[in-house]
Amino acid sequence: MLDIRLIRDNPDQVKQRLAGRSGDFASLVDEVLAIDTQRRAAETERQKLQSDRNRISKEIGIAKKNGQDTSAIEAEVRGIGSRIEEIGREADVADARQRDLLLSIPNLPHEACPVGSTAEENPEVRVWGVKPDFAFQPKDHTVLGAALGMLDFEAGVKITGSAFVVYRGAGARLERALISFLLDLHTTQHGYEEISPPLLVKPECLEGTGQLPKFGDQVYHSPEDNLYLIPTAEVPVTNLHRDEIVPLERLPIQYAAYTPCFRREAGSAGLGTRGLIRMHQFDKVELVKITTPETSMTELESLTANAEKVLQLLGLHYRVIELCTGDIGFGSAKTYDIEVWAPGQGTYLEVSSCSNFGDYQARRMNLRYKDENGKNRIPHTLNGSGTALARLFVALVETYQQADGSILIPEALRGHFGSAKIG
RNA sequence: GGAGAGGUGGCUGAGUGGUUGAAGGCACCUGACUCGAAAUCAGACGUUGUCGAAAGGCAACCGAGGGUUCGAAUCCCUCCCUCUCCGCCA
Repeated sequence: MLDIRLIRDNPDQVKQRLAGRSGDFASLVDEVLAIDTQRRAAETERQKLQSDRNRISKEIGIAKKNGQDTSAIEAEVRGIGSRIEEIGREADVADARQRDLLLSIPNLPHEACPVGSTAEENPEVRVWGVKPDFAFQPKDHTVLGAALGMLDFEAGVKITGSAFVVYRGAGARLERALISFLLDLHTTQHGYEEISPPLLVKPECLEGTGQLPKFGDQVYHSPEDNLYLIPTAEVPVTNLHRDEIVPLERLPIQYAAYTPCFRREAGSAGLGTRGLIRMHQFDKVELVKITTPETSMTELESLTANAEKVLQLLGLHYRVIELCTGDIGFGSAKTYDIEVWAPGQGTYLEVSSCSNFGDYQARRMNLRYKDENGKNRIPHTLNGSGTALARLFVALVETYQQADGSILIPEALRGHFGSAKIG
């Protein structure tokens, strides 16, 4: 959430930077300003009355000790009490309303974020490798997966529903190999601590990272326990430090976590995504960083490089694009997407989205750190997929398919997979 | 799920309805002593909000939320969590 002081002091600048996003937030900013004025007036009055009451109550205590009659003065304080209750209710309502409004205003795009309105205006930052040549017509992963007994979409539908899949045999093994390959890479080469978090979280966690209150319809919810299935490991992992004051020496914090991710994808059903591209449940290794404000932008570069390393080691052609102001996520200040080439699809697939959230999430989850002067400050949070597994699976089998229908396992993965070939 | 005990500041640990944001201890910080360190002594040492140009003032916070009262860490109610024992279970 944005700092109310920033909005109060520079409302026009805030509006101008929000204007780059899709959607109109100027009126929300005005509403917050109005409620803030109202809230502070009520708060000031309440505090003054409370101060009066405290003072007089103390006098009563002293008078009673001296055996004096205090009934008149008590009646007076009773009057103050009811006014405190009245004005206090007003202040509390305004406070809650202000928080609601702040929670529904997205983050300001960073100055470095390219201006644009749609995904078409996302600039390409760099390209790695080239599209592989095939002496034959490359097949789609669903065809390959069925032929080699790796993917069973019918079984997924049977036991759960559409957009769920069963990996089996070499497919299940390949998925498992990829998970350990990614975790080993990030923990031993890139300095991340491995985390295996709960997959169910409290609503406060989703509010902290920004999924609630605005995107509640995208998350699976268990009402009996008021717990949510995580849409990404970002949620439990970033919230590890919710409500904490982290000592400066601990920064930067770097976590890598493998988890399944659960997404309702409400509103996108039947969008014509085939195979593994868009599922309600998919595996992902997520990278999370908590850094000082001064270093977050360079940390975003290294986090993105860590995710790219995965594709480089697997020999998969990819490109990196930068999201423009109209396309970045709700809480993000700056985002790179990494898109891997999938020959069977004939398109690039987003396998990673690396974002710097600035202090937006940290302020929501009341996460702070002590700076060198002992002052509490708000750190920056970052995260990126390193990488999403289902689409990586797609790119891998489609890129390494052979004329005879078999799939070559890239050198770097063979140790984890246990053989050089499927089929 | 049942029974009991308990949730107080970075940690530990007192707390009687009344000048308690909260004793004491530890840790950390500053200063004195010292060539330096240790020990010792002195001081400082929570968070958020609000008013203020600032200095600083004020308010709230003792697991969470309600209630009683002129006044609640302290009394009452509801909920959450932790620990011990029992039950169940991978």
